[in-house]
Amino acid sequence: MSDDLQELAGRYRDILRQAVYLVRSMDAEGELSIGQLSTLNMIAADPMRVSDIARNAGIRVPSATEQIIKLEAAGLVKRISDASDARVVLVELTNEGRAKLTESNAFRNTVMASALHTLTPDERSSIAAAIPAIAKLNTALTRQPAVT
Amino acid sequence: MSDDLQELAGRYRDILRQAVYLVRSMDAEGELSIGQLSTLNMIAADPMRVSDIARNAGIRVPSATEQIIKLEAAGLVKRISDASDARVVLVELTNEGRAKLTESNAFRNTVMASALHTLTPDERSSIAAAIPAIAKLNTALTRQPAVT
DNA sequence: CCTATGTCAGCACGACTGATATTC
DNA sequence: CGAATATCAGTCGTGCTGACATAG
Repeated sequence: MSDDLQELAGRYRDILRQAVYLVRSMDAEGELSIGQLSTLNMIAADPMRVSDIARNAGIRVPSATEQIIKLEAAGLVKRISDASDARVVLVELTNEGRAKLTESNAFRNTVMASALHTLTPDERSSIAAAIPAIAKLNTALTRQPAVT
Repeated sequence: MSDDLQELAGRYRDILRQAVYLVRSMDAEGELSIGQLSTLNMIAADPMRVSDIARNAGIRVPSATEQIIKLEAAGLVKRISDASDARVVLVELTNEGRAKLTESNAFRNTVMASALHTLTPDERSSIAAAIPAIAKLNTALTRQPAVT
């Protein structure tokens, strides 16, 4: 692997590490955590199985179950059974969950938008242009077998 | 315009959320965690105060103390006192810590580089071009007072 | 009988707040 | 004395593995 790639890898890892910490700092009092919001976003269109939620979120099934139980206790989701397979549990948004999801997304987007506002148009363009590549990179990394 | 910003904010948040999860998946058996590696990277050049490490990492002082104690127990850092202010504790790398840091950075850079290798040159360029803007954005977000 | 799905129990890690020296 | 620095104690959130019940 070329030195250029290693060098780019290092610089990218740097900003990624920073970003991880600030995502945490966006977890505010009384708001949904990033993980909860992510789960709600996933089931916004259609109800989803617990195992699919877990795989999609990159976590194990028991961890997903735990999150879902909490969201259910908060009245944001409902667990329903799948008519065609009694083992399966489907998770769907309640009306309250949908409202909270909309509000929470709007809140976080506003925080992010105001930060983006401090950049120059060129800087914003460069981020917009990189998003597809970063998404592809994320996929490549996710598929990589977790180290030995 | 404002709608554009919100829209970009949403798309950027999407990939950021994904990235958060995959950073976790890069935490491998027997390797340094992302937080530990981050701390070691910070003090690579010069010893640093506990409070500076905390601020730099975006965590509270007691959390930093805890990490440092673990790193010291692992023989990777040493706590020394500041001659000019007896309240201050400076943290510096041991030889073992420096070796581990080098190895761990190389390992993670290689994983990242091999993922970057799956992208097209144009895609890699777009990421490289966005890094400074993302770094600036990170700073802007970090400075933002944590929500009301 | 074996596999798939989800849940429960118990644990680890890493952040937090609040309280407490010690030093400036 | 009040402020700054670091640590300790206790708690919480969120991930994990292993064991289990139920259904296919």
